[in-house]
Amino acid sequence: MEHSKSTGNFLQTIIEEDLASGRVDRVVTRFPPEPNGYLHIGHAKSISVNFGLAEQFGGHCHLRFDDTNPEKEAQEYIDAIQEDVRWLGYEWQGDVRYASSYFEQLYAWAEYLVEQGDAYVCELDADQAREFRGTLTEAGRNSPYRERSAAENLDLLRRMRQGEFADGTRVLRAKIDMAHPNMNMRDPILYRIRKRHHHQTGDAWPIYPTYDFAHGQEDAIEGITHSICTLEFEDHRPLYDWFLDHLPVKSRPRQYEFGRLNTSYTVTSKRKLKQLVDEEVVDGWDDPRMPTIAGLRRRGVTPAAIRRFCDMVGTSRANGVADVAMLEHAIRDDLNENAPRAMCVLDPLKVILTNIDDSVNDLLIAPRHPGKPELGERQLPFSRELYIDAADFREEANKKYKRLVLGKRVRLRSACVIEAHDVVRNAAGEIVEVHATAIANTVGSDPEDGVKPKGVIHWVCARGGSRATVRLYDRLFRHPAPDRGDTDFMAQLNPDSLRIVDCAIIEPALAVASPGERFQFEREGYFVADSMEHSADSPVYNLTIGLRDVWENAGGAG
RNA sequence: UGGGGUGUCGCCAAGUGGCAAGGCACCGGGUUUUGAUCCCGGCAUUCGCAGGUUCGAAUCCUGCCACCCCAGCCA
Repeated sequence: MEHSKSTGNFLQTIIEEDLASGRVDRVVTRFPPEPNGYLHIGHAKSISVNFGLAEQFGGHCHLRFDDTNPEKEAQEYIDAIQEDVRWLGYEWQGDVRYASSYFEQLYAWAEYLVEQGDAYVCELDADQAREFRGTLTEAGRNSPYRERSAAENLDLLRRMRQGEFADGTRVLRAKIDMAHPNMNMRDPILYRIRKRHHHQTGDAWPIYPTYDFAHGQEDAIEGITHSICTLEFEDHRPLYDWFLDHLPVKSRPRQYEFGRLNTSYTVTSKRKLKQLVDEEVVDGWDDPRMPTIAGLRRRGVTPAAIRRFCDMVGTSRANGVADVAMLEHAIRDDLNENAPRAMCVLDPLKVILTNIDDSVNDLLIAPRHPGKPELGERQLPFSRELYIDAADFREEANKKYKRLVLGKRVRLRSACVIEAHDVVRNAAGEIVEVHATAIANTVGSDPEDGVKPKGVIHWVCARGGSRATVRLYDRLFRHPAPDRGDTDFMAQLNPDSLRIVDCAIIEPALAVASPGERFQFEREGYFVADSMEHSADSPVYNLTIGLRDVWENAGGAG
């Protein structure tokens, strides 16, 4: 956004050079998810890279579902992925595309390869094929079916397509080199027989192309100029190029790889995410603790924060782990600037202002955002009884404690200064009420006697406030790398990742908010009205992220 | 042990032969009716290691080390 030219990443450099040399005259990228799961923060990076590069160079980005394996895919994911990409703020060029809409062309190319003598039908079963493939250090052996005639191969391929053969009994393979040091070049599989219903093509096909045989050609069909994927596909590039070299494609895309985005304290593997959902560790794919786009959205994270995070992390060819603190910073930064302020008392302690008459019902005015007067104001009911947070009162404390102390003063945010003079206890000896006096003429100014309050605390009027449920979320894992090698991620779960407060007290502005509205609860953090469960009758807020707190981080609680 | 990658501050990351950007985190100090925000300052004599080339190297050469990916009819 700012001065992005001076410190460009390697992809920007490549594109600039391609444009300058005339290798391409425009930029077309694509985001090609397989619709077999929900998008997560790692995908956001890929989305940001692909759509971002297109945007930056005045090009286009396609959204293409790489739906070559009906076994794991579903319409549900197609819908969710589109919603997530749009929510992130990106717009793809043209219609949504599907690999499956190119099946006919792909098949024609398969016949072409067979006719050229570059592909053959192999009848080795999966186990035999593995055995013939060799190992990382030993060459493989040629399949006994490798030297069939083009005519025989063509006949067999057509019969595969007709559905004459059972699943797994035959595959179409490219004839490349069974001794190639790159395993991907040892006569890779182009088509496999899989008699499954496909969410887009129905029962039209008994055979489906593999990723390798499909991806580059899809890119060529769409005129993709820069096909950007993650590092683990690097070994596939020679094969990607091999197909483009051997097929009469009309354009020549190139593949580039970058390092995946990993984030500390989180897992992003589909299998692990699914396990969290299946074992009901979380409430679903959109649980606010999930690193899915849907989860982040429900958590109250903004699209701008996610994009900012992706920009902050950058794009390189190194595989690293970004500190989740960077994401948190991006979230706070955006919300600090844009979220209206409001007050909510999470752990209510009643305060009675003994010098205020019970008949008083004032309405104080406070800005919705101290730095943005254009956001307007809100009204704060004020009367004899109110609530403050239990942690904001102590009978005695050292001078570092900047809240209400018996016999001392504190300012009520956006209201007057009060001085505590008494406490009321229950039978168990616990403080259930604080009695205080409001200092006259202190709304908007300091006490006339010159005794300034020690600090500022938030509060809500007992009469004007209402009760709410607030869910306090924390990171799902306590280990910085729950994913790592031998670590059992399920054993690293944070037992306190969710704490539900069901008797919080909120000011009126929070009761009337709409689902999805975000606020800063002053002195606490950023919260969002839950998109599913919040209503004026029964308000429900989710913690997005707490405010930075140097006092608490320094062990200030003591 | 085959092939492909990557190693620059605790984390991310610029840098492409001329004398180590930036962000996050962290540590000081200031402002503040949010212990927030904001502001100011600090934070790699050194670029995985060892040699070499050069007036000069994180950048070039050689060797070594560490880590990641690949043996799905997944993507």
